[in-house]
Parts: sequence; structure tokens; C-alpha cells
Amino acid sequence: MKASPVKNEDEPKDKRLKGGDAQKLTMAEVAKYVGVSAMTVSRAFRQDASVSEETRKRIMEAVDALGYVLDLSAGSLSSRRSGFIAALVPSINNSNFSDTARGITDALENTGLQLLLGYTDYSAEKEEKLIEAMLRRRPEGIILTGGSHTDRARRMLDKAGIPVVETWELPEEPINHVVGFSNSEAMSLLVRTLASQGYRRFGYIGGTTARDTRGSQRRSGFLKTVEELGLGPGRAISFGVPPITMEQGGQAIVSLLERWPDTEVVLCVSDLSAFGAIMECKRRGMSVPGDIAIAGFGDYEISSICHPSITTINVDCYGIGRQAAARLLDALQGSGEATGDEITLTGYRVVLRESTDRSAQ
Amino acid sequence: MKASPVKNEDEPKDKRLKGGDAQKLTMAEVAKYVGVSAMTVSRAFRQDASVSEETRKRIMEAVDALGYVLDLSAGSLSSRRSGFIAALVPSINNSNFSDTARGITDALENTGLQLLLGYTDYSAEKEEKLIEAMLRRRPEGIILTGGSHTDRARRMLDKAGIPVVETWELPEEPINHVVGFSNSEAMSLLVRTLASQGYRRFGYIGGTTARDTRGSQRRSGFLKTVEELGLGPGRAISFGVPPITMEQGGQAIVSLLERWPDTEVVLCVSDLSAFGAIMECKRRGMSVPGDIAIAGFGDYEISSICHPSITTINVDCYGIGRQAAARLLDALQGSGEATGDEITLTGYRVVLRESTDRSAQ
DNA sequence: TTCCTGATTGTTATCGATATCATTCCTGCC
DNA sequence: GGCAGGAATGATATCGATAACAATCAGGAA
Repeated sequence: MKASPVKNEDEPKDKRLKGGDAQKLTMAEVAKYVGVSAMTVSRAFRQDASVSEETRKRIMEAVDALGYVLDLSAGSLSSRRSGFIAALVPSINNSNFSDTARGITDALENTGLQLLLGYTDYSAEKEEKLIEAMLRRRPEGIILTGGSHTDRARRMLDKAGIPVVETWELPEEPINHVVGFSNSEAMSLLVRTLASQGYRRFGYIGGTTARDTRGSQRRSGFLKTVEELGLGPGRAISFGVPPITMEQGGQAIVSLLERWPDTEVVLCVSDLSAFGAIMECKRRGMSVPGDIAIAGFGDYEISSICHPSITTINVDCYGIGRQAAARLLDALQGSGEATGDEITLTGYRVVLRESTDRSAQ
Repeated sequence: MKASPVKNEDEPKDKRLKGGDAQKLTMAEVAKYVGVSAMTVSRAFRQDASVSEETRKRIMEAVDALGYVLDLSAGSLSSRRSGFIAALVPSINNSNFSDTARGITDALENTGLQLLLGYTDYSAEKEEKLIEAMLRRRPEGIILTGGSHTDRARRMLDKAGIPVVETWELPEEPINHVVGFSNSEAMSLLVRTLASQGYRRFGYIGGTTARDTRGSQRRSGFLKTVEELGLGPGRAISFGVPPITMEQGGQAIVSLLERWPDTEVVLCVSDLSAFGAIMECKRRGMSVPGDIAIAGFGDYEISSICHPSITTINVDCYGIGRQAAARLLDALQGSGEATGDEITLTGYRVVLRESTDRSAQ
């Protein structure tokens, strides 16, 4: 085991960008350097393989000295395991979904699987493109948000032959596994809770299109429940393309109050629009909940911090991520097991805060 | 479940999930189906290649009919082009960084390159792991946030021989390209602007550790400038591990005002902590800016919406992303050109709002 | 001593696409 | 009519790792 590697002619050592002469550094070269076969180097890279400690140590030292970095694209071709799973969320700039992403990441720890994240901007077309882009890299599983996909996307997913998990809602026609809850029932629960406190004239603020299917479900849950409670037709304002922003929440409540000035309480598709609505009210000199009560959905950090704090629905975002990943791992391991296209329900609960506090009125 | 298959001599061919028989669908089979060679199918998948329109059409129909999805992991091995670039951000749940990610995505449109996003949780160790994980998939370039990396990370990046762009700050020892601005000077500008309005007793709220290097730079810019203006030693409170949350902003301002009750204006490491601080003040019956003025950094949406609206520094987050991607693309194309380890400065500006409005005091 | 067993390491054939070079078939020009 | 030149397509080697099987070796059982 001499220190000096090979006695090759003085090759041009440094000719590229900066330090790099790694561009052609391959496993075979590490092997030659150590004096073993490439296969042994390959084995040294995984814990389970049978390589003597002594050899592994020498190999790893060489890897370090040479600066070798494993090439997964080559490895996954021959092993037929890409080593990653894909997750698509509507937006990365949304703490609900990033909590879900964190749940996935955590559940994947020590599985040898990596998460690849994509965001769809609430667009089924973008989702389709992303699904294709992901599938081209052969993920071992895929996690989607919602159950609304283009036909082509469904076909591709079907063909792919990998486990699929739809999250955050309960699709009518699940592709495979589902981890989520009924947005409609969650909103319904919020309506009933507030109605039981004496509120009668309910308003709703949400986005204009059906692109955000969770938003649509919350709206229909609202309308249905208001009807069921005999509280007249619900007063719903549609404003803005999802994701509806804070600012749009503010604009929407102005429209709503112009049209129905005697509204007592307004539910919003998310805490962000609720926050915008509350701030707009304060700006106009109205008191919340004194003059009007406002509630949101999602229990974002802002809702517990802001003044008044915002009544909302807390969703187990992180748990959705963990469970979705767990279902995926189940499916990947027990391939011989029962197929188990199961539906995993996740929890939610009403969080009552200042923004709907009757005693403050 | 059927009787346990004790004798599984003849391996069941198709026993998998749903529709999938695609697992073994390969380019060669598409080719056979159409009656051409695999090479022609490969060519049909890119616009530049020379395939007759007639043939391409037939191939694409077959692709559609069979449900074939290109396998990039095979392709990138032989072409030595992985087709993606990596970007690492501290947090995905932060609109500043997600704006940067959007800038990158947009700039990459129609380049045939895809973005792979990773988040480091403001940890250099996680960053190192992520860099390694990314490099194993051989990205064609990599975009980092900040200039603080572990030694091993620097070595790996150096060896990798791909363009690297550091963003969001101006590192002392850039690896390669830089797209960013001086956080220290930006904060300094904010101090000077407020000082010119008559503020004298300045406080600062930021995180406890140096993990968030941008935060550290803002703090030092604050301290230096307060000193330079002869406004005594700056009053800085350290609170919480980055990213400092809204809630921590609220707790921090309480500590700060306990210690230095006569503070006139408090600058915060980000709008989120500024928001938390403002809400805490209101909760305690203090008026902002009446009793105390508060400013943030980053110009998040919340700052223009909330009441009072928050004075802050607007950063060109999206532009950072676009330019970083543009530098990367430059480097990838003109490989023979001048090396050009250049520094691209991006803009920022003070946005004065209600939270520091002297006339309201 | 001889054979067997298990741990360790090596050899060879892929994985599925693409680079590269070769081939075929036209079209047009002298 | 013969040939240059270009467009379309095919054949083969290869990218860099890993699966699968083979080989080697030490130590113990027979």
C-alpha cells in the first residue's frame, strides 16, 4: 500500500474551471487507486454489503483523498432504483404545505430515499407537466396534493406502476392511496360551532375558480351547512385566482359588506385572506369582532400572533406529510402484501380565538 | 387474500399495482412498434434532431398509445447531461426565498433544465449533506444561499467542476459567481434613513446564532452605523434560533423594552419578527408608532397589509433568482469564454410605512 | 489430510438511452 | 450518366454503476 497512486505520465492536472479534475473521476479509478475491484468500492458505499472493515476504511480514505462523489444516475440505471420520491404541492410559499413537506422529509430519514419537491401553482396543467418531468426520472413513489388531475396525468401515473398518494382531501376517485380529510366537513364544523355561539348571518370569502379544489370543497361545505341550519342562503364572495392573497381578502370583505352590510361573521378560505380582511376592517375603523367576526382556515402562525388572534381550523399538516410518506414506504416494502388502496383520515379541529369572540362584542 | 403460494416456481409475471405494465416499456419497444430504430425514437424526442415530420408523428402516436415515458436516468448517463440544476435555500416556507425559487424556475423555462430544490434549515451541516446528495445526481450547476459553507462542502463543490452561484449576500471568499447585495449596507441604509427622520435611540432584534449569516450581517450593519452616527452603543437583543419566528419577535421586544425602556425605534432582522413585535406591543396596549416605532427587513406581503403597515427594506428576491439562473446559463454555454467569476449586485430600497411614521407620534 | 462453509472479493453482463460513425436514398448539376 | 452533397435513418460502442454469479481463502469438522 504505497502512498503514491499510479505512475502514469504527467497528465495535465489542472486545466478546467477551478480545482475540478473530478469530471472523469470514476469508481474504477478509486478502485485502481486502492488496489481492489470496482465492485468492492461499490459495496463499500452501502452499510449492508460484505466488505471487511479494513478494506472499507482504505476505500473511504481514498474516496476522501480523491474527492470522489458517487454517481447515482449510473447506479440507479443498473439497480433500477432511483432513490427518490416525488412530491407535488400547490405552492412552496405556504406554511401549510411546507409543513407537509417537512413531514415527508422527516419520515424519509434513514430510508435511503430523498424527497424531490415540485410546485404546481394550483394548476392542473402545471401539475401534469411536473408529473411527467418527475416520472422521467423514475421516482419510486409520488405524493400529490388533492385529487384533481388531468386525464393524461392519471394515465401516466397509472402506467408508472409506482405507489401514488393523494393528500389534503378525499378524492372521489382515488388513484391509489389517500391521506387527508374532508375540507367540506371541516368547514361545516366551523359553521356549526359558530352558529352554536349565536351567529346567524354568515358570509364567505374564497377564490373565483375551481382550480383550488380544497377551496371549492370548503365553500360547498359552507353553503350546504348554512342551508341545513336554516340560516338562509349563504353570502359568498368570490375574489381572485387561487391562492387568494391577503390583499384580496381585504378587497373581498369590502365587496361583501357593501352587498350584505348586516353580515355578522365571515369565514375565509384560508387564514391569509382572513388576516387581510381583518386588517382592512381595522383600517376602515371597524372593530373585529366588535362590528364583525372573521374566521380563517389552516391555523397559520400569523393567526395566533395577530391582534385580534384569528379563529380557524387547525389541520395536521405535518402529520399528513408523515403519513403520506409512511403509506408510500409500506407500499414499497410489502409489495407482496395486500394491495391496500386505503384511505387514511387525518385530524382537524376548530380553534376559537379573539376574532369571533362574542363576549367582546 | 388467496391461499399462500407455497410453490412459486413460475414467477407470476404481472402481479403489480394497477395498470402498470410500463415498468419494462423501453425505447426499443416503441421503436419496434413503429418499425424504426431506437435511435430514431430518441431523436424524435428532441426538437433539433433530424427526423422527418412524418416519422416523428408516427413515433409520437406510438408513444402516446403505449404510454411510454422517456427515461432520463438512462439518457443522462450516456449524454453526460443530467438536465437539472440544484438550488438550496434555508427555508421553503419563506416568501423571500420562494420568490427567488420562482425567479430561477422562470429563468430556466425553455432551457431544457429543471430545478431541484432543497432546503437547509439554516444549517451548514444540512447544507453539506444536501450538496452531496445533489452532486451525486450530477447537477449541471448549483445555486446556494449565502457564502457560509463547511470546508467539505467547499471541496466537493470545487471538485465538481460545475458553475456555482452564491446568492443573497456578498461572501468574502466567493466560490464562483455571486448574485446578491450587502445585507450590512442595506441595514445601514435603513438606520440612516430613520436617523435622518429624527430617531435617536435605536434597538435591534435578531437571532442568537451566526447560523443565519445574513442575519448576522444585518446586525453588524446596524451596530456599526449606530456607532458611526454617534448614537451610542446599539441596543441589540438576541432571541431564538434562526429563523426567528413571529412569536419570538414578540418575546424579544418585551425583553428589549424591559432593558431599555426609552428606546424609540426597533429594527428587526425580518418583517416576520417585526410583525410579532408590533402585535405584542398592541396586545400590551402600546401604540405603534405612537409609543415605539418598529421596522423590519424583506418586505413580505404581510408588511404592506398589516395595520400599522411596516417600514422595511424591499429586496429584489425574484430578481436574485432570475439573475442567478442567468449567470449559471451563461457559464454553461460559454464554457470556452472568459471565466468570469463575477459579482452581480441586486437592488434594495427602503420602504417607509406607518410603523415608523413620526407624524403619527 | 480432505472437504465444507462462510466471509470476502472479483468477473462479466447488463440497465436504457445517446454519441458517433456508417449507410441509404434522393436531388441537382455538369 | 455519374457524382457531390445533404437529409433521414441505422448499427454499434459506451456512459458508470450494480446484479448475479464465480472464485478465493481461512478455519474447522470429519
